[in-house]
Amino acid sequence: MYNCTSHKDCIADALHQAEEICAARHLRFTEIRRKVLELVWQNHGPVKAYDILDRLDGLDHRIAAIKPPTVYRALDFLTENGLVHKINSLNAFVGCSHPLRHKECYFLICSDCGEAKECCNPDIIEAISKTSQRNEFQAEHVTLEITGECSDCRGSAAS
Amino acid sequence: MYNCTSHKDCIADALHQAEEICAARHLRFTEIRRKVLELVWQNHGPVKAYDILDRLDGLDHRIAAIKPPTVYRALDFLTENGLVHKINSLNAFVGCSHPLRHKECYFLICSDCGEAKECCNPDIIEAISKTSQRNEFQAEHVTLEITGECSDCRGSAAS
DNA sequence: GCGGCGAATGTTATATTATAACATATCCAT
DNA sequence: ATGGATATGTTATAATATAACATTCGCCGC
Ligand SMILES: [Zn+2]
Ligand SMILES: [Zn+2]
Ligand SMILES: [Zn+2]
Ligand SMILES: [Zn+2]
Repeated sequence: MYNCTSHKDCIADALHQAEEICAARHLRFTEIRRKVLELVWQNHGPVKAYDILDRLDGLDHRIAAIKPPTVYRALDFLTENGLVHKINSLNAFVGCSHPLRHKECYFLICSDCGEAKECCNPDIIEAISKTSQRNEFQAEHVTLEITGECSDCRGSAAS
Repeated sequence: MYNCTSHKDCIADALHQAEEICAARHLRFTEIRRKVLELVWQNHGPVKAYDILDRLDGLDHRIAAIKPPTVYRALDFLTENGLVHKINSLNAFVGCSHPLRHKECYFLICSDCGEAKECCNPDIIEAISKTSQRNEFQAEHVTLEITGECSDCRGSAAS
């Protein structure tokens, strides 16, 4: 779904934006939070918390073995501040592709290549909003995850 | 969100429909599957697998202690056959309110009373379908879960 | 009825995901 | 430098889910 020519740039961009956002909001973008965000961005698909944990362990032996709470705290921080989203249907985390202008988004998740594309679509948001109103429901959070097969994968293999 | 005057009737309806559906499809609606479905329907909100497990244990001591795989197998069966839906954002399961005419639905989940209302809305389905096409994405499964506060709960407490 | 096959369940063990609770360290303002 | 708030370390465990293999059950043809 993504054809980034240089994924290092994707990561660098994400980290740079995170720095700016945290600075602007007077949040502390600590070393661990940075590393976790970097690892969430290791590809364009959702990443599991324990995979991040494993990588952190392997990454740097100056750092004592990282434990689950450390990773989950960093993920909580990143999620609360819109830098990362949790994909509930996969129990995994993906970097927000546009943290500055993120509103209600949804995900197209390819079950073949594992990538996730974050999309914003006014029609869907509108439809959800209307239906909430019709049901006199005060929506606070929307999880919309569409799994299937992306065009790249459908093209490359008979399915 | 629901004001069922007699929830026993809700449960009886659900079980009856399940019987018919399984009969029509030549599926075996076994005692365990029936009990699990009954427990999923213990209220109009999502129920946790391990709560079902606990209830089954307490329910009937003729039956040897039920183990997790038994419950998950029954939930898998019920889910595969559209009698139950999994709410991914809660790791919980809820009975399908219309298994015979279920299509793509979504859930309004009240974080206060814990009830979940299953809705079908052509506009949302249409919008999701269109956006999938625009992204050349072959959608296979949609998770749409809207959490918030229902009108009953919003009315009864200042929030 | 009996044998056999496939589906369902039992059983044991363990994998995976996530958090509670308390100790320690770090940051930063005064 | 001191104190309070925030972040991280540490230990333990809770909560969710599945793998793998054994046994039983239901059904069908004989
Ligand atoms: Zn990239
Ligand atoms: Zn986003
Ligand atoms: Zn009811
Ligand atoms: Zn409610």
